[in-house]
Amino acid sequence: MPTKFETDLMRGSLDLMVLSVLDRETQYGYVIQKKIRAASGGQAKFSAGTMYPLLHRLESQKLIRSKWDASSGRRRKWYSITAAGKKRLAKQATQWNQYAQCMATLMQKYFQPISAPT
Amino acid sequence: MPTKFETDLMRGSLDLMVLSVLDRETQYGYVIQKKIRAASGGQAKFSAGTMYPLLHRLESQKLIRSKWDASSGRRRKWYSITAAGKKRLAKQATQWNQYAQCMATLMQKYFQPISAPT
DNA sequence: TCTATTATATCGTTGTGCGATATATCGCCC
DNA sequence: GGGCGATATATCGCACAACGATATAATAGA
Repeated sequence: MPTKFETDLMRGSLDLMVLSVLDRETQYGYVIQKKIRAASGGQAKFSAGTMYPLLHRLESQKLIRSKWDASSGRRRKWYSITAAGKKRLAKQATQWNQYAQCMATLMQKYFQPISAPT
Repeated sequence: MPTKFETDLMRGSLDLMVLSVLDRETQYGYVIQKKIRAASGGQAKFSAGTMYPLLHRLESQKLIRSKWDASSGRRRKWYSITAAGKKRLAKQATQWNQYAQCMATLMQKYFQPISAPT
């Protein structure tokens, strides 16, 4: 049974996670949260009190935009990535890769090669 | 020319970086900082105002221990990892690997396989 | 002598993730 | 119809860590 990640492990990467999800599809908060959780096998759980302020923050930075819509049934706030968001995502993803390489060097004793996503 | 990592990218992994360095050798703050910086090709730069409080924190958690010593020339505060620190490192390293796998899944479009450290 | 580097420490600010709490809707079962 | 759990968004205050600024001091070299 997966335990939750150490509290601060993901700190600073949440933006990147959310942008990555929205780069694939327009989505709303609740599902974004579930997708990230699923991608981690249940370990990357963060609360609504983290998710919604984060979305508001990204929107105020014009990296994503939102639109209320109820045509799918329930009234939900749909977020999509902006051009600026895509640019930021590409930049942050590059940095993340370099950062991961740095971690692999430092933790070489414990490092397990990361398999390419399927 | 490498730019600095986005401010918060490393947040939550600094403990892990420091423990990894100390798992290899007893060292003092200034050198630990330089080693981490070197491992990242100059991108993981964090200030003394981050490093020293972090070391104090790890010590108060008994994950590392310190000893002032001047036999190498200058008076320096040497840190070494404790048994508890090694245990914590192993645990956090495992989590980091899983977390990196999660990031690779989410960012698959941008993911660059991480080569094993040399 | 002056300056840059080495070396450690602390302070106040800022940001952010979190738990708690609130509100409302929906589907389901009894 | 009533109760309940899941869905869905929002906000508040707390805690904590990373940062820049600042301080101190020893050493090396020009």
